[in-house]
Amino acid sequence: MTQPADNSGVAGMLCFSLYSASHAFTQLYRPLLEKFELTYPQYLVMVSLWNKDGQNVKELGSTLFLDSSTLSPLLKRLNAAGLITRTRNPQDEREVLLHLTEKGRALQERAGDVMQCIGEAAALDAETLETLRSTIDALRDRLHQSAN
Amino acid sequence: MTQPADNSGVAGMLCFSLYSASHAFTQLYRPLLEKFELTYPQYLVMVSLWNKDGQNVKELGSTLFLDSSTLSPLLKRLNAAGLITRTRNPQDEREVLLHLTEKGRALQERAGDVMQCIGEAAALDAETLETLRSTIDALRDRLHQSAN
DNA sequence: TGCAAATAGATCGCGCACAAAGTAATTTGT
DNA sequence: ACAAATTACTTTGTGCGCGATCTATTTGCA
Repeated sequence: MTQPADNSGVAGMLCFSLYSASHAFTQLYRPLLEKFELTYPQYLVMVSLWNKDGQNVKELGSTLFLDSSTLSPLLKRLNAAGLITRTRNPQDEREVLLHLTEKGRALQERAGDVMQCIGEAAALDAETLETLRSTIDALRDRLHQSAN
Repeated sequence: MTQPADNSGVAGMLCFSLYSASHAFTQLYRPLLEKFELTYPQYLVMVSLWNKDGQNVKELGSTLFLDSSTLSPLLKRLNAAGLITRTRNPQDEREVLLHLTEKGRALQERAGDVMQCIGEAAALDAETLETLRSTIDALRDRLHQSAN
């Protein structure tokens, strides 16, 4: 009974689970991010830049699985909020390089509390969470592959 | 090392995994649903109504974790497409009852292929998928609880 | 060298997603 | 009985998310 004879039913349930769980995370983050005046996608961009400053839009998009039509306006808003700068790469004027401002870097310290709250709400041991994460990532990559 | 001392880092990674995996599902569904002229959220609504016809908006929203301000325009579009009807409940004129039309019911047959494709793309045995689903659902409900 | 193809972003249009505020019907409290 | 509170849904405004299309820059290759 462990044969992958017909996954269609289970996969149908799973896609709904992911859909609603992802929204649940967004809804949990929203009030926490409110005092920083960040939306959840904006926060994910900041996390990515805290991890690696100076990325261009394409690079950022490939890690977040978002394309430039989503990121361009979002990045403009982060720029307007004074958290990042957007400058063309002199070596290749097609690229827009994204750099944290002082204010953007400073936000990282204050955002530690947010992570803390999420960790508590998840209320699972690190090992279970990590297993869950890697299973989901593997599934995501397989779906991404199928979609070409 | 299995103590939940500090989940914040892992939980941070996990929320991103869910975020991107959910999008990956959407992107996989999109081309499959195109020939039915349905978006992914519209499809989820149809699945819910195939499961239980005659729900009202609130009931539908609680199963999909969406509120009426998202559903109202979506349901109007499904109505305009001739897939559902929207009628006030005579017993309580506040409620809008959602019923499948003949065309809406007929769509269910043709949608079997979609589930099939998703099941194949997931490419995991049913048991693993089911475990994954139930873990995510439990997490989602805990997050939902935390958000009050 | 010259010019087509490829690449990086930006813009536009449409459909979610959700907070806030509005409308109408029903229930509750006195 | 009837005003206040509650409930179900709609409307409005803002910000994603993405396909399609556009502009500007760089690369390839004949």
